[in-house]
Amino acid sequence: MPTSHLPAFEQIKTFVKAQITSGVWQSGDTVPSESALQQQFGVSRMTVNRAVKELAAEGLVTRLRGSGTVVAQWHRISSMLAVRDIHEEVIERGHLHTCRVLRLEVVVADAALVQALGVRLGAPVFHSLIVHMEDGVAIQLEDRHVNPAAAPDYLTVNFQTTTPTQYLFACAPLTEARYSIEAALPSAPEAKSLGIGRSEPCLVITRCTVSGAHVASQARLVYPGMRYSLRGNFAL
Amino acid sequence: MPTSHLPAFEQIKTFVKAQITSGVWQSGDTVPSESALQQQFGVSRMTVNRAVKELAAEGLVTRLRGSGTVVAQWHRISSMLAVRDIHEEVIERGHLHTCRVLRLEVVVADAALVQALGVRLGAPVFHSLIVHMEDGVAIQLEDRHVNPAAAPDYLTVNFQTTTPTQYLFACAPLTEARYSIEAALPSAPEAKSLGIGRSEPCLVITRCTVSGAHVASQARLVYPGMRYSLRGNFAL
DNA sequence: ATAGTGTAGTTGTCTATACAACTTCTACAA
DNA sequence: TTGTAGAAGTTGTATAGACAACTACACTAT
Repeated sequence: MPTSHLPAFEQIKTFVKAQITSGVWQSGDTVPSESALQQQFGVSRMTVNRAVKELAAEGLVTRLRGSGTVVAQWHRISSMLAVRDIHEEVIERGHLHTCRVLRLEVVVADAALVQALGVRLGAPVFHSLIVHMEDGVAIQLEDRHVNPAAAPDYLTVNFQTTTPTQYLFACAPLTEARYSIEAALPSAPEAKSLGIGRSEPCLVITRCTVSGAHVASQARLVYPGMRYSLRGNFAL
Repeated sequence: MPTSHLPAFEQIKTFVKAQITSGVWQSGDTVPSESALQQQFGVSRMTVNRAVKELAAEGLVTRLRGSGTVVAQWHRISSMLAVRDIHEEVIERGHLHTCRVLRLEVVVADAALVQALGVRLGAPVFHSLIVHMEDGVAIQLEDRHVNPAAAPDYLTVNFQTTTPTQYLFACAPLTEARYSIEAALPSAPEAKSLGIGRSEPCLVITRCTVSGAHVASQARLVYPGMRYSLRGNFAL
């Protein structure tokens, strides 16, 4: 990729993105000021301004006039499907979030995991199965497989105080994600874990997150159809 | 709203948006060049450039260097859930799109429609029920209620050649939309229309579109869970 | 008729500068 | 200790000008 032929503002964007995705600049860290970047790249301030302004529009950084620029807390998928933490989501609605860890273990990669995570057949893979509850009612079953290369200490995390999403964000900065949304019936164990009937339709979000060179994790999120819906709004 | 205190580039954006949402400039129409807008508003070209560039980023207009700026064909909801036409979507996959019009009629507004469309109780409302098929297999049931104020000739349209989405876009420019995605079981008639079992979960998208002062239409789109999924991707 | 050339028009990028609006911190005074 | 004033630093907006890259179109030579 001939970055040298890219416009200057694109090169600056690429540089900042690289610092974020590589983990050098973490969430909450301050980004160099426009005048600092201006000197570093030898361009005018307007060019730096454009680069950082566009990154802010993309949601990667947050800017505050008079204060500075910081790396944003959560990166977003599109502008609708934010990769958000279920804990924050529930808290935001003013409710109580609790969870029950059903499984936290090492499993051996089968063909499907080889495909999804890019590990070798038979390699160890971390697996967690957690039910998230809002005011005591199950609203999400999180079935997650994690690549040990991306989060070696995953099994030692206390998921009563930290959600997998929070932990993975901290130790494996998100660079790419793929997801699909579909309607499906829960399997027997899924229905039991969520406390619903087997014939109650569920919204299933499958998400695969990439961090740098690794596929960090694959999550299957099952929401009872009667208790959850994705909403969106669009003006002009 | 004191538009006179807004930044110049915002005023220009507002002006262009107003021309589009009011229907003065339709899809495909050319937008005045930067130099024309520059003279009209008495600002520098950089200011006009910023305004139009941001509109292009929002998907309202399409720009082509050397050629000009035109009003975009489809406006988008976020960047993921485009308000797209099912016809185009199927064609894009290289398949054949056909449809069957089950109902095309006038109904009397009940309480739910009063709430959704903002019409008076008992007022006439257009109703269409169409099954869309991809290579002969039903993939979407479109149950739509249309506000006569927004599309007076809705009942005379030949929906074998024009989809409701296409027609409504043309005669009632989109200014706002609300939608929700959920999983549900189809009702008995819905299951029959789609040719699926009553216990097969479906993805249900409910969308309410606003055009100017009117709520133009409310659509309930039912997709068989086994035949459809929303997919998305996010990089960096 | 066809191919090539040139020109006008349009958008993309960049510079150097200026001022406004806001935050943060320090210094000073009450 | 508290409050105020001010300075320094940062982002937001806007200008006037310049050149590059590209398109569309008219014109010319073949």
